[in-house]
Amino acid sequence: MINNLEIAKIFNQIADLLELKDENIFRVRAYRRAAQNLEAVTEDVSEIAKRKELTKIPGIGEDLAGKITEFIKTGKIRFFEKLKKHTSSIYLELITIPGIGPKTAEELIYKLKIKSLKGLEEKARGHKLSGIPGLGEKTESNILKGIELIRKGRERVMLGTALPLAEDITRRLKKLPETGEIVICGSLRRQKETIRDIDILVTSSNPRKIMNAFIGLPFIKRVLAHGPTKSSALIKEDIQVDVRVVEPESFGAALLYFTGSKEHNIHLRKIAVKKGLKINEYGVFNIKTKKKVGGKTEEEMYKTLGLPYIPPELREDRGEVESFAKGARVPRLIDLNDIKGDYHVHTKASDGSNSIEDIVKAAIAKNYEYVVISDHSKSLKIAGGLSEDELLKQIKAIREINKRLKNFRVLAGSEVDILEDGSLDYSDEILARLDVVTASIHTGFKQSKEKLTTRITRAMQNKYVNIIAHLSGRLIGERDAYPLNMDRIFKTARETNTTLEINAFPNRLDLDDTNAKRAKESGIMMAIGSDSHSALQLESMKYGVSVARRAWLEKKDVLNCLTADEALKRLKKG
DNA sequence: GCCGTTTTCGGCCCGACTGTTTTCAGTCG
Repeated sequence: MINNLEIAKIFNQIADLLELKDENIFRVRAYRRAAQNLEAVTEDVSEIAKRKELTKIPGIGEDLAGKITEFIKTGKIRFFEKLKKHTSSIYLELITIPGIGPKTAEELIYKLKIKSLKGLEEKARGHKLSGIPGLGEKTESNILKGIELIRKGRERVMLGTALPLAEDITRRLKKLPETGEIVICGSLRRQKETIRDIDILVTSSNPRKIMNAFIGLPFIKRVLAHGPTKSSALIKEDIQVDVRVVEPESFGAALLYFTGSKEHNIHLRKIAVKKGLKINEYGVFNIKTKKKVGGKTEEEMYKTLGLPYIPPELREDRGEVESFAKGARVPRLIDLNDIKGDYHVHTKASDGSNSIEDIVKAAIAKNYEYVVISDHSKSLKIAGGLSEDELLKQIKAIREINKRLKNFRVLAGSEVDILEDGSLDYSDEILARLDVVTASIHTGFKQSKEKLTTRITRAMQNKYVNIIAHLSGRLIGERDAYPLNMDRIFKTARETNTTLEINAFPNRLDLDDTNAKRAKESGIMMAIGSDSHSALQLESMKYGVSVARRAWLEKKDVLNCLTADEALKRLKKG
């Protein structure tokens, strides 16, 4: 996986360098497209190279396949090294500044002899840039702001962080009498695990009013662009928000355009061109007659292209367009309303903050039929893991609570630690008394890929282990996934009828979408667990459902869509 | 540099906003 991203980065930089040389723009784009496709590939390219199937990756032809092979063999691409040699080293850095592209960077380097970000900053502060034709005072101040932004690091924000902010903005704009429809678009609508900016689409016949209201919102920190139908601003959390207004007749076209992904849209536009049509954010048009043939709804947009409606979560140009064009069935993605229970909840018995009763109340309010209580096991002392006695007491308490409940059931579970040798933190005798056994790793992440993989597969082979929680151990923005041989994991999960968890805690989302999709394709069942440590956190279920939808999961793939009895039956081993 | 039930050569998605400009190139998404 490291290979894929590394090579993608180099291809992007080659594109940047070629652009500077005024190389054929389509050659430049070919490198960018190849980079994007590489990022989307889940298998390590060196494995694909071994099978001589690199050219099967979209956008990779003979030439780029050769460069990838070269990198795998030597750790370098000579063409890239040579290009770099002939370019000022500051160039690649300069064009990362928002507002500076290849042309401006070239001017700065050749006319102003800029050699470092610091040097650029000093010259901009001293108003030494405005002498250059095409550069004025405004550009100077934009460059300074851009440098500041880069120093801060334009990180991606977690879905769980961005969504509430976006919802707040739409709530406020919705109050305007001029607002018709208002929808959160972009990667948020596609439910990506992290997002870079918030995109909001509004329909209105009075776009200026909307634009003015938007940039006047109290938490707007800086306006980046303010036109009659499109504005961008930084909110105080340093997230960029783009708002776009169109007429109601263009709603579907704009929704499609603004939801992306960009790659999905480009693919659709190419199909349109082949059919003598043109797509933009206002509609679908016949190229010859210039007549509008669609655009009011997204369904209509797809229909004019001969495609079924594709849910936003699938719009990543990872094969969905081709497959639905050929008539493949569009999956009926699971929905939050399909969820009948939560598979991963902690109580104050370990490191949670609520009682079982509190959790039950909150779960009932969410229309659930059951919840699995899964506190930590004894060796995880830092999280208040339960001793055998405490666990047995908890099981007894749960049986008592169930006697008092109607139409709701508490299942006795545990999040049992998988110890460093792959054995479990409780004996089989104890595990046998639980309704659902979830096993997971909390220590010893630094083991080798081989050891970690064996450790997990060994746990799967225990006949009482039903679910493996947060398989990869990654924490978004904090800790990378530990190395695992996924093929072996999936194979063992399938053979032992072990379910894999989609952990819905906002900074975990683990399995992630690509692994969950692979798990489905391997015939593995998944269970979504909120990993709640309080009753309020049951809300995180929605983020788990987002992952599931992006993974193309349907009701039949997800344990939470079954009743408790059905699920317990399905979980049984051997 | 890639790619092909229109092609192995000749195409390659589309438009808004900015800044500095006298009509548009550069940048962005």
